[in-house]
Amino acid sequence: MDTDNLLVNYFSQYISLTEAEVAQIKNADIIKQYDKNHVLLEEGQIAKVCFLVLKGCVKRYYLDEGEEKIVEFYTENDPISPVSYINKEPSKYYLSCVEACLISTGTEESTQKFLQEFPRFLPAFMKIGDSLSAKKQLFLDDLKNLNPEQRYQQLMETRPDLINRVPQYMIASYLGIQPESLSRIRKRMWSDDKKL
Amino acid sequence: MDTDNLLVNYFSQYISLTEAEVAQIKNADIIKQYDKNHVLLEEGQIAKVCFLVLKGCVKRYYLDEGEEKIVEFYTENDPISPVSYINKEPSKYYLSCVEACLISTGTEESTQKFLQEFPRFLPAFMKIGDSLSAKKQLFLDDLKNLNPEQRYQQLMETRPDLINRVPQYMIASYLGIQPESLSRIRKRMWSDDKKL
DNA sequence: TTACGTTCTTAACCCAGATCAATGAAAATG
DNA sequence: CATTTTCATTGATCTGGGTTAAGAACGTAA
Repeated sequence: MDTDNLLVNYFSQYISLTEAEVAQIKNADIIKQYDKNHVLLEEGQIAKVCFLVLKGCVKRYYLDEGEEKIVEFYTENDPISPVSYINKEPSKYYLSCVEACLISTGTEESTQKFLQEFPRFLPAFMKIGDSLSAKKQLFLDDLKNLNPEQRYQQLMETRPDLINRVPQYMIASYLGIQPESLSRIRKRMWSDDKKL
Repeated sequence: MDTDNLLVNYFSQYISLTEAEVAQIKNADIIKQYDKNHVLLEEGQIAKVCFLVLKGCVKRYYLDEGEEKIVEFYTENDPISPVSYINKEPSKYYLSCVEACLISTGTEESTQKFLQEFPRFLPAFMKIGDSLSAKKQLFLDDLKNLNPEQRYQQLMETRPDLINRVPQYMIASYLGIQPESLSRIRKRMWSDDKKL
């Protein structure tokens, strides 16, 4: 498969590139394409780079007796700055692609260099985790007071996109419940809607 | 009671102090005493100071339909840096004393002034917040996968002190369950222990 | 001592979610 | 296109926690 062309095609959606720029992107080695199910980071590894999801969806999870417990989803323009990368310590989590992804990998220096060459991508890079993490904190703080149905409702309100692009059993894992339960919750909510 | 030594003890955990520094800290007069149930910060208020618990126990909570939902407990040598204080925005939480407390309060100016006088304390200040939030993150990440009994067991392992100094119904609130349920859980665990 | 407030326990009932098993539907694969 | 794998649904059964209500244990003040 010609990944170079995919990359160029991706950029062409947003920006018209000169021949020189195309060559530059091909050489930059900052944006990479990964297949579905590609593992970006394994438990125990020390992350050597941080990530920015340009297209696709990445899940963060850990294994509990062989079972995958999903902790977070990252989609378009979400930065991923693993604790392992920040602290240079073995990761407690896996990172893997839920879909085929275009991901910018880098260190602080390489990212800065890239933005100097392509300032048009600055807005995407600017979306830093600040406001995001504050919101997430509140979500986590009262997560323990919500039952599974309420958690699902909250997810539908805050990230409706996820429900249509991620397999249901992964949503269930993210909510901390069994797939069968989520199926029943959806059925219940659907029939409750009809009554009103 | 010699309250001055408490603050000196706190710093001694992270850094060794000279005689001059000890004297200066004792003169600073930034330790206050609060009665049990004293409210340090109310929902809607903008926190004007941050706190350091030298002695006693403080709870952070919010009200959900009049019900107190405890989010965190702070005890000896725990720093409290409210989001409200950092962002200068109305607080989403209350802070109040579970016991009579000795608390050191600080502002940006006083902290900055302190750090100007003792620049070598800066690394210690930064380290404190870091390690704390990293540990809490892991706890929150898989909270949703633990049932109430497992949460209580985890609390007994990680903060056994809390169980002996905080009323049980507050522990229940912190775990996100009803007091009656916690009572049953304890009974169940006790009789399970006996069987072994 | 009694009376009172607070905290903890116990009982009875109900229901949402877990678990196990079977089936259906959809998607990947050759 | 057919076959295999993956994913979603449904049913039956069981259990732990919610809810309501009542009482017990404890400390404290009058």
